[in-house]
Amino acid sequence: MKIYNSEEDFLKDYDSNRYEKLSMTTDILIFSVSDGLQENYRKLNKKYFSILLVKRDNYPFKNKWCLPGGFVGIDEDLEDSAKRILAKEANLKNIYLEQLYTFGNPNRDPRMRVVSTSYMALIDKNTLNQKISKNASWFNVIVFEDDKIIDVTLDNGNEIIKFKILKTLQEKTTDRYKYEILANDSLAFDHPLVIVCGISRLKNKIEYTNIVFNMMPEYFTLGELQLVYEAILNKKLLDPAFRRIIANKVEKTNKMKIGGGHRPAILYKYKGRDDNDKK
Amino acid sequence: MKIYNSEEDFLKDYDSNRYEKLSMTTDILIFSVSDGLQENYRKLNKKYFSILLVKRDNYPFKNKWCLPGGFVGIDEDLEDSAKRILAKEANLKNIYLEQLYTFGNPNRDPRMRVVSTSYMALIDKNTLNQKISKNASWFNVIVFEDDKIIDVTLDNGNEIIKFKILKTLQEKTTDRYKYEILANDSLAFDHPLVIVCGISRLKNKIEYTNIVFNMMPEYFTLGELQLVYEAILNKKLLDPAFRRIIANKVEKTNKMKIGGGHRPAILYKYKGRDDNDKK
DNA sequence: CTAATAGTGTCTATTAGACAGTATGTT
DNA sequence: AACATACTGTCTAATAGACACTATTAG
Repeated sequence: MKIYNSEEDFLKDYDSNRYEKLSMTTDILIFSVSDGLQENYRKLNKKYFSILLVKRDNYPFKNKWCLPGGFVGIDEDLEDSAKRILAKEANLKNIYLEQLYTFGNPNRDPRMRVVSTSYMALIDKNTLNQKISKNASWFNVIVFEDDKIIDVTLDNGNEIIKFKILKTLQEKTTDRYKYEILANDSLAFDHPLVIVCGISRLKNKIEYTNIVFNMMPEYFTLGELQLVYEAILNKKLLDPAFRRIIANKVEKTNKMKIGGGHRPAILYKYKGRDDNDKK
Repeated sequence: MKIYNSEEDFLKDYDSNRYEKLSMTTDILIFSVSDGLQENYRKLNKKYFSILLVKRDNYPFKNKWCLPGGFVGIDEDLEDSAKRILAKEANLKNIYLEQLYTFGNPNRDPRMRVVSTSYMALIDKNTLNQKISKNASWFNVIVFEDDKIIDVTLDNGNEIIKFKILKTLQEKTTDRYKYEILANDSLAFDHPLVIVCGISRLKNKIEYTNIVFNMMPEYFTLGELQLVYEAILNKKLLDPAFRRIIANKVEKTNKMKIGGGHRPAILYKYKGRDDNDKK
């Protein structure tokens, strides 16, 4: 082995191909909230949480749906790569983005070795008026979960995608799960796993952080906010308890939401940091 | 653009070098618990939580300390790569291992573009009798943290390593922080960031999971367990509250710890799943 | 009036925090 | 006896869950 006298000498001589290199991608879970149909002039719209998928028009997995994603440039920061994809796919800038997990199974891409780092983005769908790319579509996410199986249905109004994940406790743990795809017809790559990973993170974080407000419009009623929580957590909440918990995260405005065939609701806004959030 | 009629045709023809490839490594935070010196025959040993570092004997960062890590093989799963390093560096198999975060700054390695996925491993140091590799050493971790600065001191008895991290709120968030290295003399790469990331994850998870028990011996007293919590959380806990919380996670044995110059303590063991954990 | 949501009051149950007290070993 | 930890009892404060009640609108 050759001896070097300085870091510089070493670097000059370094053969960066000593180990065979691989490709990396980033995949992004873009989550938002959609309104369901209004059944009745009095009733509130149901809320779904939803995810943006893209239809592949190329091999591999031609005509299957997948998460927005792309290759990481050789000089590009991982997070920048995620941001670039967000800008391209949905014309989105300056939004909530969080790294989720890195998937590194050697067979996850049929082309070659590709490691993928997934990110989760949260947006208010209403602010991005129609500018999503033409292959993209919003799917409502409906999840049934028990001890062992996670059953996910994605619905964009035209097409329904279903997949099933097997959840087993990891060895040496009582808290962590290993996920395996049991059934998946319509999603490319290992994206069912990525989606499940993101849903689980979102569910967790909504309880102890303020990330929901990234998916809310500037003004909202507490009822609407509660419906969003309920859609994500997939369970009913009690009104007084809910209001107690979020009371110090929001502030009243002097606006009201009227015209619903019932008592008008006060519009609130997020009391995060000062108002520089919205721009 | 060429048209393909099947996935197979496409794959046969695919040029895997369309995007310039990069190298990946895994770095592992191996956490454990160490006993401090006994001040007095009556007193309990202080507990520290500690981390395994390796002294680099090659460029880059020659003679600096770093996390155990290594390049990911072209056909190697990420997690397998972490396990391989654990086996090599500390002769460890079948232990708690959790993916933490993927660091992808393009300049984090002076040699070339290297993306690194970090893992956290938790072990009971006492079960791995002296078999760590010769360049490795356990460092006690002492952390001072306020709103803005995280001040970390690592101490292996011979050498003291210090670094400082600046913590700033990320845009569009009230919950997430961006970390920057303010001072770092002795650690290679961006490893101060990795360490801080791991400490923060460990602190969080110890409160709502059972991961501590991966760092405990089979039998322990509640006092010892409490000291471990206190070392990791960096604060004193109240005895009755602590005992209430962990009561249903542990079970009494008929063994006692005697000889401490004070009332003997009952030895407990982890009541996780059945006894197949330990082997 | 009615259906439907908005919003509040209050009782109860559970959990967390605090402190004081008793127990029991070694030197 | 004295020190140090082990362990428990109990009071209080804070939080979560449950239910019932009042308010207000469009049709």
